[in-house]
Amino acid sequence: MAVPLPAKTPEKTLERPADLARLSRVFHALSDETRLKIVGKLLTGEKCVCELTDALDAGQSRLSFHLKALRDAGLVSDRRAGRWVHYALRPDTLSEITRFVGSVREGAARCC
Amino acid sequence: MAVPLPAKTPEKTLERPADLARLSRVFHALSDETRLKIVGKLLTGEKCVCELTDALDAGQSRLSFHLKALRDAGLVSDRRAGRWVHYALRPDTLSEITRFVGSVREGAARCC
DNA sequence: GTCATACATCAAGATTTCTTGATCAATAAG
DNA sequence: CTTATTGATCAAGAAATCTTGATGTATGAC
Repeated sequence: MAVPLPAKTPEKTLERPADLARLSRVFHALSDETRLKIVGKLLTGEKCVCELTDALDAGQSRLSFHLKALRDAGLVSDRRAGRWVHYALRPDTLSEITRFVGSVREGAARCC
Repeated sequence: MAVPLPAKTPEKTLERPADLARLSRVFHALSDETRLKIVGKLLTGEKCVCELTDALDAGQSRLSFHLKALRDAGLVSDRRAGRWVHYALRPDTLSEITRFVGSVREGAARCC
């Protein structure tokens, strides 16, 4: 996490090592079908791990592994409540990604 | 390629196997730093492979490998001109991604 | 025709990622 | 305190990805 997503031009962003690392981590988090399914489930609100294991019919350690990828990418937040840990989407990070891809698209539309 | 990106709600999209496969392929294409650098170079217009090998200081077969990933994901187009093959960003696909992530963000903002 | 250039593809190995089952830590109920 | 539950972490193997160098193909110059 740490590195905030870029408000700069995408040309500059795609040259800075820290931004490249952050972007590739975020896109990698979204590059797996299990993790995309998790995102889909979280669209109806926060869920604990056990709800996700039921909904996705996946083992607990597998879910934990994928939730860590999403969390490390800043795509989800986790909140402990008693024995449960609730995961939720982070709209701020999703906004950043939308803005970034949108600005790449604008650049592409301008030049191509 | 083939499967067009979803105009449906993200909840439904993230349940359909074909859409999941397509989305994970697109995000995987963007999950590698070399490929992100390629995208950055293409922001100033189409480039042939040899221009990219110079700009990125990467071997030719390596570039070809990564360009294939971008092409298979529908993110770039290729155009043969004599001995050269020119690659360019595809604004249409970038628009689809922007819309998809944006709709996930809206869903997240509504529920979280 | 021969030769050089641009690029794709293949094969082998290195690296990374994913899955599974086991173990560990924390919480809470009895 | 003992026990059950939730979930993180670890270790080992399986699978996918990436890199490199070699080979193949198409185009154009001569």
